Amino acid sequence: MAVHVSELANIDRAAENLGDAAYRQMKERIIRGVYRPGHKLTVRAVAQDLDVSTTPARDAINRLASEAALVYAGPKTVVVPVLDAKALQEITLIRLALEGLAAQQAAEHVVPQDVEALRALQRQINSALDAGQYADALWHNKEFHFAIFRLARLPHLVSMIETLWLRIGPSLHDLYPEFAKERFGVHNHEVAMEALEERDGPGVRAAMENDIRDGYRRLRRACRERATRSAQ
Amino acid sequence: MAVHVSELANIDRAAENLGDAAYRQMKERIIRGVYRPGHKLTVRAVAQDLDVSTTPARDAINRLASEAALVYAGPKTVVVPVLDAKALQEITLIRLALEGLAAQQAAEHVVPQDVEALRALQRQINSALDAGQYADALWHNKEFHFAIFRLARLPHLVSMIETLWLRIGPSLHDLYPEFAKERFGVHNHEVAMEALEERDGPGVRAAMENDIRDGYRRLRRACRERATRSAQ
DNA sequence: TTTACAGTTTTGTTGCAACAAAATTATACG
DNA sequence: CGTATAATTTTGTTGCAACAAAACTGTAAA
Repeated sequence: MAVHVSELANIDRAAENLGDAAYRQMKERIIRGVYRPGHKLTVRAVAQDLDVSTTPARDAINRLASEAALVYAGPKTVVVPVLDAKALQEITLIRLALEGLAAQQAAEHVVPQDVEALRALQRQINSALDAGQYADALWHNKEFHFAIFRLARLPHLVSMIETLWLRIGPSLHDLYPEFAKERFGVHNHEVAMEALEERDGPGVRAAMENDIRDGYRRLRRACRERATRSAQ
Repeated sequence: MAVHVSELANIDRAAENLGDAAYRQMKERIIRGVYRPGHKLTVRAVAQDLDVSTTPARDAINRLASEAALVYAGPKTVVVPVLDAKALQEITLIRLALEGLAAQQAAEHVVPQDVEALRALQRQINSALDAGQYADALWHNKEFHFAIFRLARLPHLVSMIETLWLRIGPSLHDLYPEFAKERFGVHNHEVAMEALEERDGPGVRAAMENDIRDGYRRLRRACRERATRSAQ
């Protein structure tokens, strides 16, 4: 078994076992929006999908469930979570606290070439948006945010933030047409990069908090529209 | 399998399986300081301790490791973590962000009888300190803090804070003689309760942040003394 | 059409054995 | 005595079968 808290270096990482591999693959699928909210996951189905036996599949599902990346809809049914307004609000509050902290700390360690790497990521986001490839845009957006978080050099913090993204990931993808239409985040990202260049911690924090709040407002609106539509 | 994110209500919680029971027992043992930092945990030993087969024992260990309540010292060796100065500092930063948020939000929902319950917990802490029962004092101290956190009505947040306490728990107990000598936290707790009575969110946050910082300074000092002692 | 119920299928859990790899101990050598 | 090496034990992993419980499906009654 390898390192369980991702981003946590310094421990001698051994060869990954099947359970870890299954976990990693499932995590990527969830964050990429392969599974829609409400989708039911069974041990045997996952085992077949990933071509492993039930034990590693069960390991992966259990681990994702314990991180609330999957939730129990019944005693024997794990599903991809469907975020309601209350959960979305709570996760946003936690994101503001943790990602704000990471953003601010990032300014303590940033060097010019980090900002250059961020600009490259931003170009990838823009290209994807131009091409209408919204799933790619969301992926690059995630990369952009985590590139900043990693600058904070706080591995525990980064892995905790990751679990939060895992919880909203499916809903984000479920709504992404509405989401990407408005060229999300571009301005906030520009501000964040400028603040990083000036090593202005509070400035980076403010930009990233703005980005979270903007995303929250769009997600909440989409949630409500979805709710009223299904209520008809 | 029951609810994995503790404090997360609304899901119909089914009968707990052996893996969950093992996880819960191990968690309590860790937070109560039964296992010292550095203690090695094996699947078969845990299985024997808890009188279950290897499967639930493995489940519990894996889950605790994925929460960083246990860490890998080698590819096949999980141990109770030994906090170094850097990890202690990072966890303290995260605690300030999350527990500060929970404390502030607690003021939004508090009612007088909540404060009365807190006063009862504080009396238990004081009694334990008077009697020199430091392990009990630490336990009641934990109850006091989490009684406040739960007032925030943010279950995801509470469970994330719980994982942080799980990470420092063993080191706290390892050092508790030095820790309890100074009647930790009593004043901060009093201030927190007064602020709660006045529904003063920032006041509650400040008191709890103070408590975290005080604890951090003591833990860091004890860590350093321990380090210099072992270096001789 | 909806609801209640019985039968059927699916599903998670649990324990276990075999295996490979790591950790530990014993041994021999410098 | 310390260190490198080999032998031995311990350990995590993996797959699987049996079991109980839940989920599902079809059926019949209101």
